[in-house]
Amino acid sequence: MADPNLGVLLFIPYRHMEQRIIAALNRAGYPVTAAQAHIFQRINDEGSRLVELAEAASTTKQNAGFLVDQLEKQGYVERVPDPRDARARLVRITARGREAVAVAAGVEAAIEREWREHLGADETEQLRAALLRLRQITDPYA
Amino acid sequence: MADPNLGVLLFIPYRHMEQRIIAALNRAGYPVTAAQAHIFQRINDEGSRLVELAEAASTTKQNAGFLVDQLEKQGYVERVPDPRDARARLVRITARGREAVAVAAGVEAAIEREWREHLGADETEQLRAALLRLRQITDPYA
DNA sequence: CTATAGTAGTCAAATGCATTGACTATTTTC
DNA sequence: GAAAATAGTCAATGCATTTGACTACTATAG
Repeated sequence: MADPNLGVLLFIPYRHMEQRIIAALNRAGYPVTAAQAHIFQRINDEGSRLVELAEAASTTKQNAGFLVDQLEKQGYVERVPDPRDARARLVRITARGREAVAVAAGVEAAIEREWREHLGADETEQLRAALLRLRQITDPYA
Repeated sequence: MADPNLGVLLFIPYRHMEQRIIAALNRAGYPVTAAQAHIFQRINDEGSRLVELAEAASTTKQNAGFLVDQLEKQGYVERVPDPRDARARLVRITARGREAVAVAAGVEAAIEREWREHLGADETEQLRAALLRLRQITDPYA
Protein backbone atom coordinates (compact mmCIF):
# COMPACT_ATOMS: atom_id res chain seq x y z
CA MET A 1 0.00 0.00 0.00
CA ALA A 2 2.54 2.56 -1.14
CA ASP A 3 0.11 5.24 -2.29
CA PRO A 4 -3.39 4.48 -1.17
CA ASN A 5 -6.22 6.41 -2.73
CA LEU A 6 -8.28 8.98 -0.90
CA GLY A 7 -11.06 6.50 -0.27
CA VAL A 8 -8.77 4.21 1.70
CA LEU A 9 -7.20 7.16 3.49
CA LEU A 10 -10.63 8.31 4.63
CA PHE A 11 -11.58 4.86 5.76
CA ILE A 12 -8.59 4.19 7.99
CA PRO A 13 -9.19 6.90 10.61
CA TYR A 14 -12.94 6.40 10.37
CA ARG A 15 -12.66 2.76 11.27
CA HIS A 16 -10.21 3.56 14.03
CA MET A 17 -12.65 5.96 15.65
CA GLU A 18 -15.61 3.65 15.24
CA GLN A 19 -13.83 0.69 16.77
CA ARG A 20 -12.62 2.67 19.74
CA ILE A 21 -16.03 4.17 20.47
CA ILE A 22 -17.76 0.82 20.23
CA ALA A 23 -15.13 -0.84 22.43
CA ALA A 24 -15.53 1.90 25.03
CA LEU A 25 -19.32 1.56 25.02
CA ASN A 26 -19.02 -2.19 25.52
CA ARG A 27 -16.61 -1.71 28.41
CA ALA A 28 -18.95 0.84 30.00
CA GLY A 29 -21.86 -1.59 29.91
CA TYR A 30 -23.63 -0.26 26.84
CA PRO A 31 -23.22 -2.98 24.23
CA VAL A 32 -23.85 -1.81 20.67
CA THR A 33 -22.81 -3.02 17.25
CA ALA A 34 -21.57 -0.80 14.46
CA ALA A 35 -24.78 -1.28 12.49
CA GLN A 36 -26.89 -0.27 15.48
CA ALA A 37 -24.70 2.78 16.05
CA HIS A 38 -25.13 3.91 12.45
CA ILE A 39 -28.86 4.12 13.00
CA PHE A 40 -28.66 5.43 16.54
CA GLN A 41 -26.47 8.36 15.49
CA ARG A 42 -29.13 9.66 13.18
CA ILE A 43 -31.94 9.90 15.70
CA ASN A 44 -32.63 13.52 16.55
CA ASP A 45 -34.00 14.97 19.77
CA GLU A 46 -37.62 15.24 18.72
CA GLY A 47 -37.61 11.65 17.56
CA SER A 48 -37.12 10.35 14.05
CA ARG A 49 -39.23 8.27 11.73
CA LEU A 50 -37.99 4.92 10.58
CA VAL A 51 -37.94 5.94 6.95
CA GLU A 52 -35.80 8.96 7.76
CA LEU A 53 -33.35 6.82 9.65
CA ALA A 54 -33.17 4.29 6.87
CA GLU A 55 -32.51 6.92 4.27
CA ALA A 56 -29.93 8.74 6.34
CA ALA A 57 -28.08 5.50 7.03
CA SER A 58 -28.36 4.38 3.41
CA THR A 59 -30.20 1.20 4.11
CA THR A 60 -33.68 -0.19 3.68
CA LYS A 61 -36.54 0.52 6.04
CA GLN A 62 -36.72 -3.19 6.79
CA ASN A 63 -33.15 -3.25 7.95
CA ALA A 64 -33.56 -0.03 9.90
CA GLY A 65 -36.61 -1.54 11.60
CA PHE A 66 -34.62 -4.63 12.47
CA LEU A 67 -31.87 -2.55 14.07
CA VAL A 68 -34.33 -0.30 15.92
CA ASP A 69 -35.95 -3.46 17.31
CA GLN A 70 -32.60 -4.40 18.79
CA LEU A 71 -31.95 -0.93 20.18
CA GLU A 72 -35.42 -0.98 21.70
CA LYS A 73 -34.87 -4.36 23.36
CA GLN A 74 -31.69 -3.05 24.92
CA GLY A 75 -33.50 -0.01 26.21
CA TYR A 76 -31.69 2.66 24.21
CA VAL A 77 -34.73 3.84 22.26
CA GLU A 78 -38.51 3.71 22.41
CA ARG A 79 -41.20 3.97 19.75
CA VAL A 80 -44.07 6.35 20.29
CA PRO A 81 -46.95 7.17 17.98
CA ASP A 82 -46.42 10.22 15.81
CA PRO A 83 -49.21 12.67 16.73
CA ARG A 84 -49.10 14.19 13.26
CA ASP A 85 -49.50 10.99 11.27
CA ALA A 86 -51.20 7.83 12.47
CA ARG A 87 -49.21 5.68 10.06
CA ALA A 88 -45.92 6.73 11.56
CA ARG A 89 -44.13 6.19 14.83
CA LEU A 90 -41.30 8.23 16.25
CA VAL A 91 -38.12 6.56 17.42
CA ARG A 92 -36.89 8.45 20.47
CA ILE A 93 -33.79 8.10 22.62
CA THR A 94 -34.47 7.00 26.22
CA ALA A 95 -32.63 8.10 29.35
CA ARG A 96 -30.42 5.04 29.09
CA GLY A 97 -29.80 5.81 25.45
CA ARG A 98 -28.66 9.28 26.41
CA GLU A 99 -26.19 7.80 28.89
CA ALA A 100 -24.69 5.79 26.07
CA VAL A 101 -24.54 8.87 23.88
CA ALA A 102 -22.64 10.69 26.63
CA VAL A 103 -20.05 7.91 26.85
CA ALA A 104 -19.63 7.88 23.08
CA ALA A 105 -19.32 11.66 22.95
CA GLY A 106 -16.61 11.57 25.59
CA VAL A 107 -14.52 9.04 23.71
CA GLU A 108 -15.04 10.84 20.45
CA ALA A 109 -13.87 14.11 21.98
CA ALA A 110 -10.80 12.36 23.38
CA ILE A 111 -9.91 10.94 19.97
CA GLU A 112 -10.37 14.32 18.34
CA ARG A 113 -8.00 15.78 20.93
CA GLU A 114 -5.42 13.13 20.07
CA TRP A 115 -5.76 13.92 16.41
CA ARG A 116 -5.49 17.63 17.07
CA GLU A 117 -2.31 17.05 19.04
CA HIS A 118 -0.83 15.02 16.23
CA LEU A 119 -1.89 17.31 13.38
CA GLY A 120 -1.85 20.68 15.07
CA ALA A 121 -4.85 22.94 15.51
CA ASP A 122 -4.65 24.60 12.11
CA GLU A 123 -4.35 21.44 10.11
CA THR A 124 -7.19 19.87 12.10
CA GLU A 125 -9.48 22.77 11.30
CA GLN A 126 -8.49 22.61 7.65
CA LEU A 127 -9.29 18.91 7.67
CA ARG A 128 -12.71 19.50 9.15
CA ALA A 129 -13.39 22.32 6.70
CA ALA A 130 -12.35 20.19 3.74
CA LEU A 131 -14.54 17.31 4.88
CA LEU A 132 -17.51 19.62 5.35
CA ARG A 133 -17.07 20.92 1.83
CA LEU A 134 -16.66 17.41 0.50
CA ARG A 135 -19.89 16.50 2.16
CA GLN A 136 -21.69 18.96 -0.07
CA ILE A 137 -21.01 16.81 -3.11
CA THR A 138 -20.99 13.37 -1.52
CA ASP A 139 -23.88 13.30 0.93
CA PRO A 140 -27.27 12.97 -0.69
CA TYR A 141 -28.92 13.68 2.68
CA ALA A 142 -26.78 16.61 3.81
CA MET B 1 -26.93 16.43 12.12
CA ALA B 2 -25.94 20.04 12.73
CA ASP B 3 -22.32 19.40 13.67
CA PRO B 4 -21.32 15.87 12.89
CA ASN B 5 -18.12 14.57 14.37
CA LEU B 6 -14.99 13.88 12.40
CA GLY B 7 -15.75 10.17 12.24
CA VAL B 8 -19.00 10.75 10.40
CA LEU B 9 -17.39 13.36 8.19
CA LEU B 10 -14.73 10.86 7.16
CA PHE B 11 -17.28 8.19 6.51
CA ILE B 12 -19.55 10.14 4.17
CA PRO B 13 -17.09 10.66 1.31
CA TYR B 14 -15.57 7.24 1.87
CA ARG B 15 -18.92 5.55 1.36
CA HIS B 16 -19.67 7.72 -1.61
CA MET B 17 -16.48 6.63 -3.33
CA GLU B 18 -16.95 2.99 -2.47
CA GLN B 19 -20.50 2.87 -3.75
CA ARG B 20 -19.62 4.55 -7.01
CA ILE B 21 -16.67 2.27 -7.67
CA ILE B 22 -18.66 -0.86 -6.95
CA ALA B 23 -21.56 0.34 -9.09
CA ALA B 24 -19.18 1.06 -11.97
CA LEU B 25 -17.58 -2.38 -11.68
CA ASN B 26 -20.99 -4.01 -11.76
CA ARG B 27 -21.99 -2.02 -14.82
CA ALA B 28 -18.75 -2.94 -16.56
CA GLY B 29 -19.39 -6.64 -16.02
CA TYR B 30 -17.12 -7.19 -13.03
CA PRO B 31 -19.48 -7.89 -10.15
CA VAL B 32 -17.90 -7.44 -6.72
CA THR B 33 -19.20 -6.79 -3.25
CA ALA B 34 -17.70 -4.29 -0.85
CA ALA B 35 -16.33 -7.06 1.35
CA GLN B 36 -14.64 -8.74 -1.61
CA ALA B 37 -13.18 -5.40 -2.66
CA HIS B 38 -11.71 -4.80 0.79
CA ILE B 39 -9.70 -7.99 0.45
CA PHE B 40 -8.95 -7.56 -3.24
CA GLN B 41 -7.43 -4.11 -2.65
CA ARG B 42 -4.80 -5.52 -0.37
CA ILE B 43 -3.38 -8.12 -2.75
CA ASN B 44 0.03 -7.02 -3.97
CA ASP B 45 1.72 -7.84 -7.26
CA GLU B 46 3.86 -10.71 -6.05
CA GLY B 47 0.82 -12.35 -4.50
CA SER B 48 -0.27 -12.20 -0.87
CA ARG B 49 -0.83 -14.79 1.80
CA LEU B 50 -4.26 -15.24 3.28
CA VAL B 51 -3.11 -14.28 6.75
CA GLU B 52 -1.63 -11.04 5.47
CA LEU B 53 -4.87 -10.17 3.70
CA ALA B 54 -6.91 -10.96 6.77
CA GLU B 55 -4.76 -8.77 9.00
CA ALA B 56 -4.64 -5.89 6.54
CA ALA B 57 -8.40 -5.95 6.12
CA SER B 58 -8.95 -6.32 9.89
CA THR B 59 -10.85 -9.54 9.67
CA THR B 60 -10.31 -13.19 10.47
CA LYS B 61 -8.45 -15.59 8.23
CA GLN B 62 -11.63 -17.64 7.93
CA ASN B 63 -13.52 -14.71 6.56
CA ALA B 64 -10.66 -13.74 4.27
CA GLY B 65 -10.58 -17.31 2.98
CA PHE B 66 -14.31 -17.21 2.34
CA LEU B 67 -14.02 -14.00 0.34
CA VAL B 68 -10.98 -15.22 -1.59
CA ASP B 69 -13.00 -18.33 -2.49
CA GLN B 70 -15.61 -16.08 -4.06
CA LEU B 71 -13.05 -13.96 -5.89
CA GLU B 72 -11.45 -17.14 -7.18
CA LYS B 73 -14.76 -18.52 -8.46
CA GLN B 74 -15.36 -15.31 -10.35
CA GLY B 75 -11.91 -15.50 -11.90
CA TYR B 76 -10.38 -12.41 -10.32
CA VAL B 77 -7.67 -14.22 -8.38
CA GLU B 78 -5.91 -17.56 -8.29
CA ARG B 79 -4.15 -19.45 -5.53
CA VAL B 80 -0.69 -20.82 -6.21
CA PRO B 81 1.63 -22.67 -3.86
CA ASP B 82 4.14 -20.48 -2.08
CA PRO B 83 7.59 -21.79 -3.15
CA ARG B 84 9.12 -20.57 0.09
CA ASP B 85 6.72 -22.28 2.50
CA ALA B 86 4.76 -25.42 1.76
CA ARG B 87 2.09 -24.50 4.30
CA ALA B 88 1.24 -21.32 2.49
CA ARG B 89 -0.39 -20.38 -0.78
CA LEU B 90 -0.17 -17.08 -2.57
CA VAL B 91 -3.30 -15.28 -3.71
CA ARG B 92 -2.52 -13.62 -7.03
CA ILE B 93 -4.53 -11.35 -9.28
CA THR B 94 -5.40 -12.87 -12.67
CA ALA B 95 -5.60 -11.08 -16.00
CA ARG B 96 -9.34 -10.66 -15.51
CA GLY B 97 -8.70 -9.34 -12.02
CA ARG B 98 -6.35 -6.75 -13.46
CA GLU B 99 -9.06 -5.63 -15.87
CA ALA B 100 -11.33 -5.00 -12.91
CA VAL B 101 -8.57 -3.11 -11.12
CA ALA B 102 -8.17 -0.88 -14.16
CA VAL B 103 -11.87 -0.05 -14.19
CA ALA B 104 -11.84 0.72 -10.48
CA ALA B 105 -8.74 2.88 -10.80
CA GLY B 106 -10.37 4.86 -13.59
CA VAL B 107 -13.47 5.62 -11.55
CA GLU B 108 -11.43 6.44 -8.50
CA ALA B 109 -9.32 8.90 -10.48
CA ALA B 110 -12.47 10.50 -11.86
CA ILE B 111 -13.90 10.95 -8.38
CA GLU B 112 -10.66 12.45 -7.12
CA ARG B 113 -10.79 14.89 -10.02
CA GLU B 114 -14.33 15.90 -9.03
CA TRP B 115 -13.23 16.45 -5.48
CA ARG B 116 -10.25 18.47 -6.60
CA GLU B 117 -12.50 20.66 -8.69
CA HIS B 118 -14.79 21.26 -5.76
CA LEU B 119 -12.10 21.83 -3.15
CA GLY B 120 -9.34 23.34 -5.23
CA ALA B 121 -5.91 21.86 -5.74
CA ASP B 122 -4.34 23.27 -2.57
CA GLU B 123 -7.05 22.17 -0.23
CA THR B 124 -7.09 18.72 -1.82
CA GLU B 125 -3.40 18.31 -1.22
CA GLN B 126 -3.80 19.50 2.36
CA LEU B 127 -6.55 16.96 2.82
CA ARG B 128 -4.40 14.16 1.50
CA ALA B 129 -1.47 15.28 3.66
CA ALA B 130 -3.62 15.45 6.78
CA LEU B 131 -5.06 12.00 6.12
CA LEU B 132 -1.59 10.55 5.59
CA ARG B 133 -0.46 12.00 8.92
CA LEU B 134 -3.58 10.74 10.61
CA ARG B 135 -2.84 7.31 9.28
CA GLN B 136 0.35 7.28 11.33
CA ILE B 137 -1.63 7.12 14.54
CA THR B 138 -4.70 5.23 13.37
CA ASP B 139 -3.47 2.42 11.12
CA PRO B 140 -1.91 -0.53 12.94
CA TYR B 141 -0.68 -1.93 9.61
CA ALA B 142 0.69 1.24 8.08
C1' DC C 1 17.64 -35.25 15.26
C1' DT C 2 13.65 -35.04 17.75
C1' DA C 3 10.25 -32.72 20.75
C1' DT C 4 7.90 -28.54 21.02
C1' DA C 5 5.92 -24.38 19.83
C1' DG C 6 4.38 -21.57 16.32
C1' DT C 7 2.35 -20.52 11.68
C1' DA C 8 -0.74 -21.20 7.26
C1' DG C 9 -4.78 -22.59 6.12
C1' DT C 10 -9.39 -25.25 6.23
C1' DC C 11 -13.93 -27.14 8.08
C1' DA C 12 -18.14 -26.46 10.39
C1' DA C 13 -21.57 -24.11 13.00
C1' DA C 14 -23.82 -20.06 14.50
C1' DT C 15 -24.95 -15.16 14.43
C1' DG C 16 -25.48 -10.67 12.53
C1' DC C 17 -26.46 -7.74 8.68
C1' DA C 18 -28.84 -6.40 4.61
C1' DT C 19 -31.86 -7.11 0.65
C1' DT C 20 -36.11 -8.28 -1.94
C1' DG C 21 -40.97 -8.84 -2.33
C1' DA C 22 -45.41 -8.77 -0.61
C1' DC C 23 -48.62 -6.92 2.52
C1' DT C 24 -51.69 -3.60 5.90
C1' DA C 25 -52.95 0.83 7.44
C1' DT C 26 -53.18 5.57 6.80
C1' DT C 27 -52.77 10.00 4.37
C1' DT C 28 -52.75 12.91 0.34
C1' DT C 29 -54.20 14.31 -4.09
C1' DC C 30 -57.25 15.04 -7.68
C1' DG D 1 -64.75 9.50 -2.85
C1' DA D 2 -61.26 6.80 -5.73
C1' DA D 3 -56.45 6.44 -6.77
C1' DA D 4 -51.81 7.14 -5.65
C1' DA D 5 -48.39 7.72 -2.34
C1' DT D 6 -46.34 6.96 2.28
C1' DA D 7 -45.12 4.55 6.99
C1' DG D 8 -44.32 0.54 8.62
C1' DT D 9 -44.35 -4.77 9.22
C1' DC D 10 -43.81 -9.85 7.95
C1' DA D 11 -41.28 -13.44 5.82
C1' DA D 12 -37.66 -15.42 3.29
C1' DT D 13 -33.08 -15.40 1.63
C1' DG D 14 -28.21 -14.66 0.91
C1' DC D 15 -24.02 -12.45 2.25
C1' DA D 16 -20.65 -11.27 5.86
C1' DT D 17 -18.34 -12.33 9.98
C1' DT D 18 -17.09 -14.71 14.16
C1' DT D 19 -15.64 -18.59 17.18
C1' DG D 20 -13.67 -22.98 17.96
C1' DA D 21 -11.52 -27.00 16.51
C1' DC D 22 -8.63 -29.17 13.37
C1' DT D 23 -4.58 -30.64 9.79
C1' DA D 24 -0.23 -29.76 7.73
C1' DC D 25 4.02 -27.85 7.74
C1' DT D 26 8.11 -25.03 9.63
C1' DA D 27 11.29 -23.23 12.98
C1' DT D 28 13.66 -23.56 17.27
C1' DA D 29 15.84 -25.44 21.33
C1' DG D 30 17.94 -28.88 23.57
